[in-house]
Amino acid sequence: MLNLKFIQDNPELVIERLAVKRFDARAIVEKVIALYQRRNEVQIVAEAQKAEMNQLSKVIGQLFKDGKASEANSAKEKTVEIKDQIKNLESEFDVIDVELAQLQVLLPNLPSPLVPEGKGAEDNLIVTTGGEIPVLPEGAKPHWELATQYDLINFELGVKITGAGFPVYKGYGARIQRALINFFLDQAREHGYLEVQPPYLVNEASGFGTGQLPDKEGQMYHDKTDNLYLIPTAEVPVTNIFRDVIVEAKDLPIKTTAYSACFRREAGSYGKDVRGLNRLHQFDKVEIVQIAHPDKSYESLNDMVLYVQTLVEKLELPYRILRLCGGDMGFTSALTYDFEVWSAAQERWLEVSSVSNFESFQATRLKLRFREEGRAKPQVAHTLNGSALALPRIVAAILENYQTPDGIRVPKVLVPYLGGCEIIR
RNA sequence: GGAGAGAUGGCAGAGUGGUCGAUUGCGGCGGUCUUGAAAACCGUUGUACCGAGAGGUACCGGGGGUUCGAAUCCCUCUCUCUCCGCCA
Repeated sequence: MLNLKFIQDNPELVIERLAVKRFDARAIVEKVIALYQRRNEVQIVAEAQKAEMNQLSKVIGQLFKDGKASEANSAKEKTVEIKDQIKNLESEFDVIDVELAQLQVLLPNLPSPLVPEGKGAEDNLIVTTGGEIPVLPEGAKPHWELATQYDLINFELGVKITGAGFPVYKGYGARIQRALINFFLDQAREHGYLEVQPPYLVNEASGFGTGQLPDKEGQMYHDKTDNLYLIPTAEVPVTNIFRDVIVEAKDLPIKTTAYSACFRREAGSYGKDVRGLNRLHQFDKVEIVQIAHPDKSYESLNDMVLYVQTLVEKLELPYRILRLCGGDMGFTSALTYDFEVWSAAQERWLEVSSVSNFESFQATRLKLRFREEGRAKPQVAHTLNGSALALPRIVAAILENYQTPDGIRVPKVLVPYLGGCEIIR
């Protein structure tokens, strides 16, 4: 979330930048400034009253000690009025404070100056393309048909056990999941990321910290009995490792990776986009997270994009990297690069990774700070994360792009992870 | 699920109504000593907000109450730990 003081000091900048995200912030910003000012006035008066009250209490205490009970009692009478005033001021302060907090979470993060103008996906900027689009054999099939033909994934079984969007992977279908997870984790570790295994359910504070709550409430599965949320991405538990933490500047950037299953309700998305592996309620993903110094966070972003690029290249999948336009960006992001791979039989691009710099937006919510050498005051850090990578669409692209009349070829880098298997028949 | 204990500064752990933002130890930082290090000794060491500054305010798990005054007393919620039961 945006810092209140920052909003107060830069109202026009906030409004102007959020317009790029197609968000009209004027009304909220004006309200925030008015409330913030009023809260400040109330605070000044209330604290002066409290100071007087504290002073009086000390005097009364001393009078009692000195045995001057009657003087003490008359002094007590004076406190009644002050107490009453403090109470009123405090309740006004609290009301304003709650209102401010509610308004504050309505404002999305400011997009970086690099973000292109635009309404939706069609306005995203293609910054890189790579790999070669394969020429498929006669009668090439989409991945959901291949998955059935080779008995790799059973969608109907998932429907029976749970519901749509919960596929059952079988045989090499299951093994390729495990192979990809291990491959991605090994790669991340080699690139300096510390591997962690986080919980898959998180509490409310964690959901708030990374920005899922309160706004994206309906996108997460919620266990009401214990008030826990199934994670939509490992970003949530991993980033929340650093909630309420002050780190040393010399330790930055902190690089963490985790594999997790991800759970998304995907309320309201239906149609051809959800076919097969294209959109699931449960899927696997390896996530990378960085905590960075504000001066270096765009270096980190660059580093992460280059890293993810090596993954799709090693898998030899045709890909492109998009810089998302204002209208297509997420609520919490300042700059986002999406990775898409070409799904040759569907003849469409599939998003397999989203790499973002959140700058101080999450860190402000998380109270994640760092301290420079010496006695410097703690400053808010920057957070970044990215998929590296999400599995289902990678699997879809592999099945489709690597299909041959004799079976599905296995990408070279995965062969050792599949016990030497080079082709799935 | 049953019973009990507890939640205090980076950590450990005192404090049971007043000068307590909080004793002390460890750790961290700075210094003395040393060729260097260790040891010893000395000093220092929470966060946020308000204020031009002096300084002020708040925070001892969260919320509420009693009181002139609460880390300390009362109520309530949450969480953690231990034992028993069940179970992977």
